Amino acid sequence: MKTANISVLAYALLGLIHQKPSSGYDLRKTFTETALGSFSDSPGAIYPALGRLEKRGLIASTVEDSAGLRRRRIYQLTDAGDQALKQWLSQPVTRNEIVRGLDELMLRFAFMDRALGPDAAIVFLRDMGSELDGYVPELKQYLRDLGPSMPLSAMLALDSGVRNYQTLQHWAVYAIQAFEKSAANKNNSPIKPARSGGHS
Amino acid sequence: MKTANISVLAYALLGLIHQKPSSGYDLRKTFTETALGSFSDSPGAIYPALGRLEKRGLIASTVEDSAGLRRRRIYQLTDAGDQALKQWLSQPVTRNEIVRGLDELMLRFAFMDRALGPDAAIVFLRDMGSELDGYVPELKQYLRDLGPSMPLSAMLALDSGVRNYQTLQHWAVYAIQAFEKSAANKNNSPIKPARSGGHS
DNA sequence: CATTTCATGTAATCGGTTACATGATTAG
DNA sequence: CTAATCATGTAACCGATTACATGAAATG
Repeated sequence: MKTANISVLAYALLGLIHQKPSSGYDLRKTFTETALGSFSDSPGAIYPALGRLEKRGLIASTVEDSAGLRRRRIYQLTDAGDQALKQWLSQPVTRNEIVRGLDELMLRFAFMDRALGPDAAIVFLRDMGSELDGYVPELKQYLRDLGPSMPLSAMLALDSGVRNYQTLQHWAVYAIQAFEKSAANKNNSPIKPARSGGHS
Repeated sequence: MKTANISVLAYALLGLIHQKPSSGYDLRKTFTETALGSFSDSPGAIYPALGRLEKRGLIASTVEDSAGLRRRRIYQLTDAGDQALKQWLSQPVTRNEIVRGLDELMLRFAFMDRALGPDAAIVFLRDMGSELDGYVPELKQYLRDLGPSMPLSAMLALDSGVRNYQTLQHWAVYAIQAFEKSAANKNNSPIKPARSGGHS
């Protein structure tokens, strides 16, 4: 079972297709129009990536000729694709990922509750939080030690990084609360069914 | 005058070499050891990049055989390289750069005061600040409008982005103050020379 | 004398960028 | 009928990743 090289762009495509089967054009538009992590909206990136994913059996396409428009090739996840996406999302939060590749981390998080459910998202947030609890003090120490010997703008650039991580730390706490509140609201949901008991 | 394609990595190399003539090995170590914007420390990235920069005449190398160690190839900027670096650093702060490529923006800033002086850094910060003053409210509006219709974790991911930009906004203000304070300290420097008058 | 550290390189591969090509459909 | 939008692709180029190769000097 080779869990071979799948690029971040490819995972982003898998995640979006998981949320809703889409054409290449739809996906491009998503990248241009939404604030989604700054991916290239260029056809030269997306269509080949979709082709590769299909060749690997992670997505499957059907040509839609129903509407009057030009034929659209709609992709959806295969079982293997769903599995690959979930495996990617299930990876633990590592220090290394926090240091480089925060973007990828947030991308994973953005897809998380839909694909794995809110519990997984909370685990992710807790892991990230405790990783940050270790990392932020180290960064601050580093800044205190080496800052004075650096050019002022270099020191400030580093300071900006530290502030970002601190912000992220606070955000993680907030996000956990948001998930807990959302879970609480679901229990006595005012709109949903009168269908007697859920479970337990 | 072709201002051709120079990669971010290549600019990082130019910036570091500007601060201090260095060997490929030195530069690698800088990337691994410092918190510098998460560049690859792999020889397969750096040595070819240095080779290309030399071929383009932006850096020049001399082999140092003085010490007992293996020969080290030390690079330093040429006039053209210095010019290219300064041109890169002088680019105005655009909205587009803020949306994608914040890393590159901070990298530029980190090299700025050494290469262009504190005044340029302050201009940069002011530009970035006013760009953010326009962007952050837009992002907040976007979040308010579309947030409720998104999956919770997607909304939170977006919220994290907004918080980062806000943090950056505050940082820019702080950084300007830091530069002003530094300039003030230079006037009546308490440690520096007793060598009668500096200038003026 | 073996291992680690210093130090520079090369080759295969692969994905992203840029730019171009094409063609159908809808709106003015 | 022309322009804009929808929609999918291809080809050239280039740089980054990974892994391998080499070799000298310091360290134990």
